[in-house]
Amino acid sequence: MSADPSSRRGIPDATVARLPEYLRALTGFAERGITSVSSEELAAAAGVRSAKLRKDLSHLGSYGVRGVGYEVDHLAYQISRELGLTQDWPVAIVGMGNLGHALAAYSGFATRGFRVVALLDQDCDLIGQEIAGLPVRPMSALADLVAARGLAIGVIATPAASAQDVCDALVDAGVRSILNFAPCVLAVPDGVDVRKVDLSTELQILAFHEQRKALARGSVLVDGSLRRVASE
Amino acid sequence: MSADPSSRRGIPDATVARLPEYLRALTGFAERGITSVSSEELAAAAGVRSAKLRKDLSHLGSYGVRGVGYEVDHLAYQISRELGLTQDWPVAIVGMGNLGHALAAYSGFATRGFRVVALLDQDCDLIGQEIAGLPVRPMSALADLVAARGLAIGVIATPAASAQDVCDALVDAGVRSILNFAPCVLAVPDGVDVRKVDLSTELQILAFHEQRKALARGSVLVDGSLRRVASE
DNA sequence: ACGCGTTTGTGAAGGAATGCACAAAGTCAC
DNA sequence: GTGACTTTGTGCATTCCTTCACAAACGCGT
Ligand SMILES: NC(=O)c1ccc[n+]([C@@H]2O[C@H](COP(=O)([O-])OP(=O)(O)OC[C@H]3O[C@@H](n4cnc5c(N)ncnc54)[C@H](O)[C@@H]3O)[C@@H](O)[C@H]2O)c1
Ligand SMILES: NC(=O)c1ccc[n+]([C@@H]2O[C@H](COP(=O)([O-])OP(=O)(O)OC[C@H]3O[C@@H](n4cnc5c(N)ncnc54)[C@H](O)[C@@H]3O)[C@@H](O)[C@H]2O)c1
Repeated sequence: MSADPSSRRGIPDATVARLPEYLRALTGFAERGITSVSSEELAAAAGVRSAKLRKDLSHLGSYGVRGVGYEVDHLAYQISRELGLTQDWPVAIVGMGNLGHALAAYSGFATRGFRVVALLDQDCDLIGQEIAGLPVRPMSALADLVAARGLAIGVIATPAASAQDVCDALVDAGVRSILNFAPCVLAVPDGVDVRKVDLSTELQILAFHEQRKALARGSVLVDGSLRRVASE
Repeated sequence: MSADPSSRRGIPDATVARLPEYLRALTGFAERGITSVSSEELAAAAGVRSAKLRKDLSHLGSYGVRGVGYEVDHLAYQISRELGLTQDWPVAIVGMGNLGHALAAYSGFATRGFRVVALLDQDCDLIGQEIAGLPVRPMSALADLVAARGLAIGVIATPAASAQDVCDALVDAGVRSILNFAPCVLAVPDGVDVRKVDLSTELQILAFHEQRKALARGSVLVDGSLRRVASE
């Protein structure tokens, strides 16, 4: 009953999260004309250990050749297929402020299986303007986009205060995958996936380790600030 | 010899990654004038289970009161201190293209313990221009920024092709924490932390789950594209 | 045909993170 | 003070992820 590969059900989340990086590394090899790689080489390019890479790939099937390695094109195709990138996914960006502008102008979407089909905003002054070749449309266009264009993924680039409203509108329209740039948690019904990209969180994690390193190096914390301690 | 709290060494990475979210939730409560929260309430606001929250917090010490909960301000302070946010961290942004512009204009830095002290680019046409009140400076300014301004964190917003060069320059200048927006893996010496924010990766993970959901719903994969199967 | 060197795929071990359930510790009303 | 009630902090079981290490599988040279 189940399709092609074997009897693989459920690829671990941790593995799925790394597949895009493997795909990117493979694309890099392909561009340099390399047609075959070992798990060791590919792992190095993707920044992981080879054992981890091999176990990850084993979840999608057995696409390597023992004693030789992996054929670059074939493996790239298999990963693409697993990730659902053999088709284009229609994406809408909501919130055409600073970040929305940058996202709209970003060429990295198209090259990786995504197509921005609409830019949305609430602001009357923005609606109708063209950004990166697309007109800004009102939120009321959402339902139609889902029905007519197969819109599947929504990107939220509005302030945090509006993010939940925008999210609700997307879900109501039938969007089931959301990428959220606003620094807040979104409540969604079952069956809807949300992923968050959060700049401040990343910086704060860096700050934690930076402080750690400074303290290990011998600095001291005075009044909440690091002070370099005289040494050597 | 070790300072205040108890004998806590080594907070789990997974916990550190969630502390910023807890901090944000606490800030939200504080803004609404709420002075005390239970682990249940705080967990809901942060999007986790209360047991996980309590275990996370237990790693920083015992700052709750049984039968009552946590004092919002006090807990926020403790988390801030742990993350190293009681001091400001000087940040430089390298690469003043679309994304760099948006980042420079972003107010979310300052409100969370970070201060953008410099904008850098290689492009002669950009150098000298003012963006969001700061002049764009050449890469040669790096060494001085580290020495004179205590620059600790570098943000890379250049194309992937230049990212490793920029990274090397940052490391040479003494920067030990890097946030990378370019879609590539960076090689750094021991003692340097890199975190990556990658839009495409996130979208691809969403695509994976989206495809999964579509297949579960009864669609079929024809030639790499999803086809809705006639039903009810 | 056959053995040698190489590299995959995977069981098994180890470690990290999560979820459960409850004793301990506190508040508050009276 | 005392007892009822609430909520924390944590030991334990479980699940998830990573790492190790090696037998099985393959290509190639002879
Ligand atoms: N700018 C950055 O570099 C950056 C970085 C990280 C995170 N963020 C986050 O991304 C989000 C957007 O940032 P920004 O700097 O572009 O903000 P911005 O204020 O420049 O733009 C927000 C846009 O959203 C629109 N909007 C507001 N409410 C809306 C609604 N209900 N429906 C539709 N559109 C609505 C506004 O009209 C505006 O055009 C914020 O949550 C911010 O915290 C931004
Ligand atoms: N724009 C987006 O929304 C977006 C989203 C996700 C990821 N990214 C990634 O972020 C990066 C920047 O994107 P962008 O759209 O702003 O690109 P961009 O081309 O608009 O800007 C790149 C800037 O980097 C500068 N630069 C190039 N080489 C440099 C060097 N060696 N030293 C210093 N500066 C240098 C260029 O002068 C230019 O100003 C890219 O890697 C892109 O893939 C962008």
